[in-house]
Amino acid sequence: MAEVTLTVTAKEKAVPAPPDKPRKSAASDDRRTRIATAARDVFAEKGYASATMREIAAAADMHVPTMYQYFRSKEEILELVYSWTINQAVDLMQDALEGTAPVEQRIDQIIRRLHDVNLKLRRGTLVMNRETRSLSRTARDRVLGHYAGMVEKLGDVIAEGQAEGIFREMDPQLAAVFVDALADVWVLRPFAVRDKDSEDYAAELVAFVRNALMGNADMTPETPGQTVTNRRN
Amino acid sequence: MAEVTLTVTAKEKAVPAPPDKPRKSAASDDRRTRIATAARDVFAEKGYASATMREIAAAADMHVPTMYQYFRSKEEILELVYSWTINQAVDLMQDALEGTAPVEQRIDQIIRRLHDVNLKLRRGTLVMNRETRSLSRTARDRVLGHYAGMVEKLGDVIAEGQAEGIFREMDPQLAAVFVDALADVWVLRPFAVRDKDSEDYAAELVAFVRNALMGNADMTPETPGQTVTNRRN
Amino acid sequence: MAEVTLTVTAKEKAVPAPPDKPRKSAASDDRRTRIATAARDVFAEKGYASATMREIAAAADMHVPTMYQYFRSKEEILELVYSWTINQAVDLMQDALEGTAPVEQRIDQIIRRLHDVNLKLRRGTLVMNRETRSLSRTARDRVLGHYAGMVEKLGDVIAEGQAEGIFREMDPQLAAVFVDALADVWVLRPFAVRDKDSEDYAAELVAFVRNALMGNADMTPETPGQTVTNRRN
Amino acid sequence: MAEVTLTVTAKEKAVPAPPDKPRKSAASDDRRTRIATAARDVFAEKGYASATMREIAAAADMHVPTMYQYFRSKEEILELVYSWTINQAVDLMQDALEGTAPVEQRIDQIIRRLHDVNLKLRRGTLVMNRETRSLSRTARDRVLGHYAGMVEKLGDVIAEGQAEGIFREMDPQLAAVFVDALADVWVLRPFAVRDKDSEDYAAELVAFVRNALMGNADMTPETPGQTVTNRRN
DNA sequence: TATGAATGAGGATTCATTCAT
DNA sequence: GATGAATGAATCCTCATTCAT
Repeated sequence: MAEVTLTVTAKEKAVPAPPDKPRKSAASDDRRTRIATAARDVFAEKGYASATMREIAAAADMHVPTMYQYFRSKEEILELVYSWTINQAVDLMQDALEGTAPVEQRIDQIIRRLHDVNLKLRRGTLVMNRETRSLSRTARDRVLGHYAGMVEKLGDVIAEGQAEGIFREMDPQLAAVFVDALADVWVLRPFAVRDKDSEDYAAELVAFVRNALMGNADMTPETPGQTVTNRRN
Repeated sequence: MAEVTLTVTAKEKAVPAPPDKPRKSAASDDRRTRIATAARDVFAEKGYASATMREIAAAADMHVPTMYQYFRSKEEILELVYSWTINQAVDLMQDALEGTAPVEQRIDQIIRRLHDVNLKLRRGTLVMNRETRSLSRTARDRVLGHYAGMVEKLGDVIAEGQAEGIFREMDPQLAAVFVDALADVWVLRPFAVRDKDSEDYAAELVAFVRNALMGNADMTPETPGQTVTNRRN
Repeated sequence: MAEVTLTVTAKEKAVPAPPDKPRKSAASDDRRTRIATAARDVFAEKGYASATMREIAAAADMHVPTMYQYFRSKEEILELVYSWTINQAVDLMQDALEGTAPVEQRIDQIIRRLHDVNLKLRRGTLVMNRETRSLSRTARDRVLGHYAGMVEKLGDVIAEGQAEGIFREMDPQLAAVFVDALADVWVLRPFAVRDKDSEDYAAELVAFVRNALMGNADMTPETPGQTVTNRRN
Repeated sequence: MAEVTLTVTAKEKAVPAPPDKPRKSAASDDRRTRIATAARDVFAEKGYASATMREIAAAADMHVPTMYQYFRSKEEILELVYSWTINQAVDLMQDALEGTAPVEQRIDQIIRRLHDVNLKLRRGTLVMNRETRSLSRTARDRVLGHYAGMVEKLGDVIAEGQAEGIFREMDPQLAAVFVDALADVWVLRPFAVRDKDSEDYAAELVAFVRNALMGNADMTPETPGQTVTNRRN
């Protein structure tokens, strides 16, 4: 597992220029990365709508008009932040998702990795969870599709576990979304975990999910007075 | 359980005037409620910062200056939406949290109730999850404390279950936050549940949590190098 | 002198209704007086343009719509404040201006009275000095004419003194304006007299004016090197 | 004396940028000067509170948002007008105040200079006399202190004259304020001097003050009951 | 390419004034 | 007559975006 927890150290990937604004130079990608980073931070701090171009420019140590050479609008920057964050997340998740270890181990690794990614991309995760509405319909579809794909892969792993009889029956894709949501708790409800150690948190998270997936609880519908028969799903 | 699921039908509570802007008339509370509803909807749709007073006024079928007779600023409306939503949620959760049924049943009721509340307060929940940053520090503390109290009560129920040996050991308050976060998935990740029936979702949610809490999965830490053998049938 | 200093004790005169809005009752004049007083205070505090009708109403312990029964607009209130203040000032100055004592004594009495009036009508004087611009052209002419008449009478007294050879030659009307301006210093430059006793101030004022009017200073044009000849005017 | 009256012809000093909004270019100071001039004129015409940013911008031949690159608020413009006007006044008064000529001559020069300055800074003087209330407490203290310093110097000259036995005894600082107030009559009571020639006015002013300061009028207090006999020939 | 300035639209908020009860 | 509410215009200020140097 060690290699799992540790691999989240890759250098931040550069942000490639969009196809219609052809990449001029390596420095260009560099600039885009600087802007994306700065924007992500400012968005996380003040929200997309309240962030001003001047603030972003200041955070990126650039001039506003200069920024406009790398994108066409503020919204495009938000898209940039989304796609860049998602790409990083997907990349970082990749080997954990595609491992060949037994499903039980893989699930643990995936969960831990999800947490690690959230640690690393904290502000990106924050922005992505909050600003979906600020994206245009088309950008939203385009950009979130990529993310959904990742969650889907997680669902596939769960389905695999179910096929092997390790996990109980339930909609595996919903289970995947649940897992993802739980991993985000660290970022989205910071007040609830403020006094927690990240490692402990990861362990609790893993245990919670593992039990939820394996299952063995008596699920008799609990209408009062009703006879409880041992229905297992 | 039936009576639990059904009770979430009380009329929306009126929004009382703040103490310093004394309630002038019964119509006054009415107006405040109209504003809170309208604002909640607009905030859910476009986000707090992007929502304009004109839009809120239009949604409330009022004139903008008229609205200013009922609060002092846009931010105060947001606070209103928060406190109003939270109060409703807490009220609706109350009997489920304070029931005397066996813990196992109570947990199920609570979860279903959480889902019901989220169905009913969908847009309020959305806004509350996204706009925490838009609240002033003091308003945030004041308003979220109330909510935290509710989650804490859930944690107490879980702790009770642990004491009874029904639930496995884990930080009960963290577990409560997890449960809350899972219930919010319906609202916060609508794309992931779009084609799901609300009832089915509730059932899946209950099962997921119940298993997670009861637990009996083999949690042998898979320390690197350790041979993983203990795979459950 | 005693009777001079003491007579400024008349009850505040009621403000009569304008001819076109016929006086309904004695209570009506009472209301107008209350409004004028309140408005004068608020105007003195925040300036005419920044004062709001609500503030004035609050100061008058009235409701805004009620106020509109006694005048037609905010500007009309300002006119009210002007005419009311001026009327009071003129009334209070009257006997001092029309006395039959020797000019030298009368001037002293007038100056002291000017100061007394300013003490009594402090806020009115303030407003009148600052808000001339806020009055409509016609109101300004109408209202300030009355005041100019008072200053003119003072000029006449000075002229009388000049005719008697007591005062030196100079434009007596300008002298009157000078005297008036000096009396206002107490109100208009409060920072400059803050640590002064009102009585001392009056004495300094009287001495200053008396010397200025009597005159005996060598007024030889003081071009350097020019021989100074004793020209007396 | 000639050189005194004539020197008030220096080009208007540029308005330097405040230290926290660093001066960007030479054009920048130019802009600030344009704004200060325009604002001073509009304020003189309609009063600070009634003047709108649009009007100021129009008078400065600028766009409103452009103006906001040079200051942060309307109030800051008012401060600008104050400090700029005061600085100009102080500069223009300086040599007259610090001359080495005999006190008697210097006083005349100072008075004439005060009048010249008021001619030149007419609108600034107007605004400064009327809008003290519109300044924030701190700005008021900061800005008016400078002005008070100037008046104080005038008081020192008067005190010097008293020490030399040329001027009669009185509070020299109060005398200075009186002189300042008299010089402002030209600006503050224009209706009273409308048909006067500026030169004649200056002459009258000088004579008035000189006599007031030199004095030798019999100041026997005319306590009631005392027989007034000592009438000057 | 760096940088100050321009532009025009729009946002929150506040008023004087008038209704309606 | 007292009182809360309505109205619509205006105000200050800020922005994203684009010029021009």
